[in-house]
Amino acid sequence: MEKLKFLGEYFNVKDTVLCGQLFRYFPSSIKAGAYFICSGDKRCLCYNEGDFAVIECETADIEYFKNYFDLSRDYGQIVAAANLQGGIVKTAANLGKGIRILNQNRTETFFSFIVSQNNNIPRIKGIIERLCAGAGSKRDFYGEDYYAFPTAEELAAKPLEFFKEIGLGYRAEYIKRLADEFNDVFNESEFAALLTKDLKKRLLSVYGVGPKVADCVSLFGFHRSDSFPVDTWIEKVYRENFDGKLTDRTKIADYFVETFGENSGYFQQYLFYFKRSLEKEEK
DNA sequence: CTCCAGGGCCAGC
DNA sequence: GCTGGCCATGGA
Repeated sequence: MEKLKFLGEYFNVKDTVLCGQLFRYFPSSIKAGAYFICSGDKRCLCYNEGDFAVIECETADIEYFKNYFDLSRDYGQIVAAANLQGGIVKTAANLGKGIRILNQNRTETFFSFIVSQNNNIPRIKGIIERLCAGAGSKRDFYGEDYYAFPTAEELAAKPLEFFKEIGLGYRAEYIKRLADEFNDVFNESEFAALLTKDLKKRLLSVYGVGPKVADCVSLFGFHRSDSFPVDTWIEKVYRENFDGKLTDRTKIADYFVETFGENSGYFQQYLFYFKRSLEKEEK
């Protein structure tokens, strides 16, 4: 087990885990405030301790998780830019300044955000857990079992019935078809070389992928920070805090990217997390 | 009972 | 190119 320590001012584990960008996280039953995180077939344990954020993982995965947590980026600069914006962007950024936009496994991100459409986070989490347990391979993390996110081949081997049984509903067809056609519609290294605009176009051509899912894959899988996913929460932010008259979500997304540029993805996540935590507190 | 969730597809304009 | 109806599921 390796322990990596980083300054925690711009690395809050809880906020990074709970802000809605990933679905395979598990609170540790032993260490309060600590989370196991799975990404692809890898796993780590992370928590804040004093002024630091700590990541525990296998030696072979150190570089993977350094990149996963986006550790080479200066989030102080991003938060400073958010402060200049003022208003709700400033407020949200100061609440969520410890959020890191993760560099997630791209295959997992692609499948996961198709699952996410017209769905809520607790249920998405459950579906993805059943997807991994039913189709992924069993792994070991320091004596504790977990399941890797299934490969496209493992998913393609499953019948449509399997996807319905784990609760996917009408999204079962989307997942099944993506699994079957995966190598024809998703070329990771080719996609990584595309401009964001062209990347989105390619993602949009996949059955079951619309503008919002394409933006999420582009942001969370390819770290395209000039992406601004617009879901029901962000639409609410736009209506209530930006006095917006647009109704088309694609146009709302374009508006924010024009306004925030390369900071769009970070600001979006601050706003999403802020709006959603507010709503939950009121209940 | 209805409404909602990190929406997208399809038919009909 | 835009709009409305429809799509499973489960929690509030």
